[in-house]
Amino acid sequence: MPRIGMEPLRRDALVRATIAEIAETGATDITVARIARRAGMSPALAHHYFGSKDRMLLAAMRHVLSVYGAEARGALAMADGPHARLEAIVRASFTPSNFRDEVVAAWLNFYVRAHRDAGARRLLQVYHARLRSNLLHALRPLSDAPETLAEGVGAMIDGLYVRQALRRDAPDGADCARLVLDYIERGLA
Amino acid sequence: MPRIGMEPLRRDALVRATIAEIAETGATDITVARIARRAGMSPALAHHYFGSKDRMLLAAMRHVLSVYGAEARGALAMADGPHARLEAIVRASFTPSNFRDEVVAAWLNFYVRAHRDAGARRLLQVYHARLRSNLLHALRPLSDAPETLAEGVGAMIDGLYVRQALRRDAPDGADCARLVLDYIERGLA
DNA sequence: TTTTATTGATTGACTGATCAATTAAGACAA
DNA sequence: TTGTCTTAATTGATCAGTCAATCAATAAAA
Repeated sequence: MPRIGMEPLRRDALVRATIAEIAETGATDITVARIARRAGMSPALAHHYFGSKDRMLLAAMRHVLSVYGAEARGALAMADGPHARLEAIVRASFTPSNFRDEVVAAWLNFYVRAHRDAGARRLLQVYHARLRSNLLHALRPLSDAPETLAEGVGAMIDGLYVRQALRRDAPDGADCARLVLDYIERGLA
Repeated sequence: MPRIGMEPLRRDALVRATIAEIAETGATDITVARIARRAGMSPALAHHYFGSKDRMLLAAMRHVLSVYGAEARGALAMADGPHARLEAIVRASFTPSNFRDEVVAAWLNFYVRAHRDAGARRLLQVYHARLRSNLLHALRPLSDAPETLAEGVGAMIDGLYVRQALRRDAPDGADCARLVLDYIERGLA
């Protein structure tokens, strides 16, 4: 019983199912059939809308990245002064919507994919560049070595994500944000 | 033309081939056939010595971890005083033998495996615990918040590994070690 | 009737693993 | 020394299963 206008709904459902499936099954054993079943449709329909498994995974990555970007942009818009901007950037990485088991697992697998998939690598490089640019902009008026500090902050955030990916207990974004902000404060002194 | 006493040689060749294959092909597309071909033997022989693909990957992980552990122990034995111990621990993570493309790619994939493979997870937890213990031992006489600092250092090291895994240029361990040591210095002040 | 949504069935390619069979080295006895 | 037996090394052939992708067919909306 096909209803028209299903394409955006189906695509969205598939993207969400892909992320959930990465978290639950892992990127190694991920299959189109499982994603499609989770999204409530046949594997053939998933191929119909996305063309290939790779494009589905890339769409999931784009989704995660765009959610993060929107949240970061929103927080930055409200921030007044360099200190507040730094806090906004760091906290955006650890909000409940970004620092969730599902999303964290997805990130880790995107890094693995980026190793050979040029599309995934480009997306991650965009994320790196934007994070770095945001950090530098806020750090320049405060630090005498903004590049070093930005590099360290970026690495620490990624490391906290990776480590969270194999923790059993619930993520504590507040703790992580505090750790990074503490590093920044000491780096500024 | 079977020569006897081949087992240790074959196992070693397979472990090395596994690591090289992870780096070149990626953990998603890794196959026993490719590993065996790279190690100069038939897939059946690889199964004969390791029993299963999982056990081969686990052996590769153990190898990487043991090389790192040996290097860290050696450096620690020569270190005099807490400051030197910290430097030894950090530098061990970024020596050319550990901070190589191959090994870095392997690490990233071990983190992915640990998501579902209890054996891999246990090995990583052992690594985490040992790194943390080493750092705490050296930090306690120097810092008033050794736990926080140890957590941050561990995360930053992991993050630098993950980021190195998708860089195109050659790794610069010296730069990375300097970044982490700079973080520690500032954290102590 | 044209277009969109949807799927069952199928294909072709691969994969991990198994096993029987082959080769040679070392041990031991005649 | 020679011949036999055991054991380790090694592989080709093969199996059973899985997966991404394709396609023809169906059903409903416009």
